[in-house]
Amino acid sequence: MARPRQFDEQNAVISATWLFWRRGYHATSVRDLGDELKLTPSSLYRTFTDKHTLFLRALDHYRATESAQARRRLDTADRPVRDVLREWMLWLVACPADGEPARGCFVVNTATELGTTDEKVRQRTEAAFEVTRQALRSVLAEGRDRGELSDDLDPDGAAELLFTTVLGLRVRERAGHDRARLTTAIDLAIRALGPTPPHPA
Amino acid sequence: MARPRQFDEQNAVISATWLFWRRGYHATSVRDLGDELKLTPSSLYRTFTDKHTLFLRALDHYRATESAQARRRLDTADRPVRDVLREWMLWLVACPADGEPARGCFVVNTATELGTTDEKVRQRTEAAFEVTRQALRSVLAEGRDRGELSDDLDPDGAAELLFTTVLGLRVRERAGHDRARLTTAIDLAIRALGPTPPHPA
DNA sequence: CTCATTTGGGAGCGATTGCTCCCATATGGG
DNA sequence: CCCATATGGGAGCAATCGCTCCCAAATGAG
Repeated sequence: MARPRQFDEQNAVISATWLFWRRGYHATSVRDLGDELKLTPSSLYRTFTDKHTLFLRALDHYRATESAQARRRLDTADRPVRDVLREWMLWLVACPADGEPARGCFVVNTATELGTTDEKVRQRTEAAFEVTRQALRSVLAEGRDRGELSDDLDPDGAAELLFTTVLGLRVRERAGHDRARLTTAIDLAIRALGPTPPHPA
Repeated sequence: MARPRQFDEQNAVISATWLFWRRGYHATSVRDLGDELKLTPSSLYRTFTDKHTLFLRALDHYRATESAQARRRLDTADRPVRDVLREWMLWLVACPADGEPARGCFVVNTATELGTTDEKVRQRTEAAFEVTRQALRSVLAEGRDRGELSDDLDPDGAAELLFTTVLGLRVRERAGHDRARLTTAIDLAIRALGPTPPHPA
């Protein structure tokens, strides 16, 4: 019925996510996007309406893939919650493959750059934060129910501390901080959950 | 010998700091700066060379005032280190006066926006981070020497966790997170330093 | 085949970017 | 007083910004 597309929309969103993630919103021009996505302005605007709309698409794509990853890595089915949390945090901090530049967390970067200005962005970053916090809460609650964490532990409060620590870790990862130091912080954050309660006979 | 200036250079730097702090580097144009600082382009460029140079001046000004504040607030002369740390963190999170927009930490915002791109900026943000981390280390060491913290506590490691938490707190403050939640995180971070050791007779 | 329809390519729009230049204005030294 | 010197004001530069428009190319329906 009409001329077929020569590009894959999903791949374009992925490439856009990469660019916005690394450089941020304002430092990325539509010409940069056009070069990276191999799209002419006409195709770009017909498909994605706007630079801003494309950015929201990229942010949504990031959230979708990221939270899918997190769901898998925070699965507590067959491992102690301490190990699950520790390895998840280590993974967050180890994101960049060798040689690649540190990118931190797209949501965190976006929240600091646009969160105070752009309402639609703010809603998305806030929703993403809430998902992470909620995931932490349920992991901690599971740990308490299993007897791996003390009954005295307040899952909501502990989730608040872990969540704050995670945001700090992602800033530090983007800042290129030494991985050993970040690991130290992670281990102490886990230890802050308190000692493993004695097994009730 | 020549026509006197009609503006105060230091005030101009202060205003520039405010603008860059709130909006970031790329989202702030030299015309925005000119309006805010009450400077014509000619005066602005003759005095500050560059948008980029002015930004570095603003960043240095922020670091100077911020670290002076921190030195005072982290003074452990007449208060328990736990109280010092707690109130300092609460202050970091309470920065914005009523009605003012959340700004977070200029250094953190800058590190995420420009830290991976701009080498001069990276050096400054990294130096600022190192100052804070060092300050935390010495406060913790002081606490251990005084017997307020356990001898088992590793000041370097604990400083790593507290520093990470602080970065997370500043992101969350900019993101407009509820102050009660941040307070919860702070209290648990302090508690993670372990119990106060029994007083040796 | 023709033709309606949607694509890719690219020139180029008005606006804004960071920045420069020119000139009237304001001072103190001679 | 006059002039060297530095300022404030503002027009305007080239480059880039986000974006639009036009047209040839590529398809399926008739």
